[in-house]
Amino acid sequence: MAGMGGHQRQMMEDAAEDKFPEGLRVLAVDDDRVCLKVLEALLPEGLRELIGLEMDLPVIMLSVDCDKKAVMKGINYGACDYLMKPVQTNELKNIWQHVESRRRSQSISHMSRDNDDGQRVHTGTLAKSKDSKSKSNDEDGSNENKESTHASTTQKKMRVAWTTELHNKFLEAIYQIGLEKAAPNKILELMNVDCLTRHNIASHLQKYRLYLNRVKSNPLGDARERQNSSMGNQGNFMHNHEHGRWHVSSCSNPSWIPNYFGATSQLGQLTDNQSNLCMGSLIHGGRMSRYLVPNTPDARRFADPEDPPISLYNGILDDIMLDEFSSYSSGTSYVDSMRGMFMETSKGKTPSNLRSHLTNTSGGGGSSAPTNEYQVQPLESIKHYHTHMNAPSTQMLGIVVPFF
DNA sequence: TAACGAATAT
DNA sequence: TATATTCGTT
Repeated sequence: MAGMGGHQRQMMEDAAEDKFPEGLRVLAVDDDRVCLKVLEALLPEGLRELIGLEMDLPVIMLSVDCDKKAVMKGINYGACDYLMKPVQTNELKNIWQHVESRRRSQSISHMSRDNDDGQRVHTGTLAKSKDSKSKSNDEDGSNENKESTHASTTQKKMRVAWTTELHNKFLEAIYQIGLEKAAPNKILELMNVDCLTRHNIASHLQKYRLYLNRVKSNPLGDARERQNSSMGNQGNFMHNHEHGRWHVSSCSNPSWIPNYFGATSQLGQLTDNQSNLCMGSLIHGGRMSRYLVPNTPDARRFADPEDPPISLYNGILDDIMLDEFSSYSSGTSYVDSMRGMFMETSKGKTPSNLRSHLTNTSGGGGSSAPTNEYQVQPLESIKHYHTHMNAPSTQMLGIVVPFF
């Protein structure tokens, strides 16, 4: 860089500007086909070569609805921009920025040698600005070095999902150490699970102790309330039986026991062993939520009728996760499989308490469960696609257009 | 200095 | 609500 003459550098920059990067594409979503036509006409000609529906694209929504709520909803569902109709040509001039920022963030996350390839999701400008707000001190980029090696712009902190498996390990560790002496570091050591930190465990331990205290002060508890409550899942921490088996206070069915998330699990699973972790990511409220989940052959699990799907995920299929599902808007493999499982469980294979939980959720006020099947339908010669996005208004039409 | 754990933030 | 982060204490 330093050795490069100013003139030379200028030429290179010019060249780079002239030649727009290849392969940039934008997916625009609109609920009005006519508008899509107009939009399409506005876009440069000769670039109508169509590609398949790729969810791994920046999504721009268009609507006449300029209500702030509608805009926020669109953004929350994963759109990176929301244009008011009628769309001005000069507004279109700026949409390349979404592609570019996305591309940049992707290259950054490739640099960070994280093992979660294929779990990318759009980072809306909204989420970004919100983040910069919260990290106001870093704004000047003073800590850039430190952050950039570890997924700065797009990657958010990862949350550990305390699945039944993990929790059981946690309990086993405590049981070995003894409740009194159990401290995060020791537990961590005994659990022997990669990616878990002392802080993760400290946090969980705190919660667990709070739970124990609650149980202590209310020894009888109210199992029914715990199981059915829409607040729901509080208070179902498993108990440690005298003989080293883990049991649960409110157990009605011999083969299914509720865990502390209010879901269910199989007794057989309690003896489990492996806990390699892998990461998953789900969209919630327009933001990426990232979770660590046990890395076990899950697809097989929910495909097999003899082996109900819940056991692996019961820590995940609670309120929050259901919300995640309902705001699904990406097609990454992990999300796909999770959604697949969700569909599967919705069909009634679900143990009763989770099923009632599901119906409760869909009937409830704020969040809605997915209702229709996901479908991708090509329309006419111009490839329009129906994409179920559980979206603000109704079905959305989309066009995928290579962007110049 | 590191771990803990309660309080607080996200 | 669940989990992360902060912060005073040990």
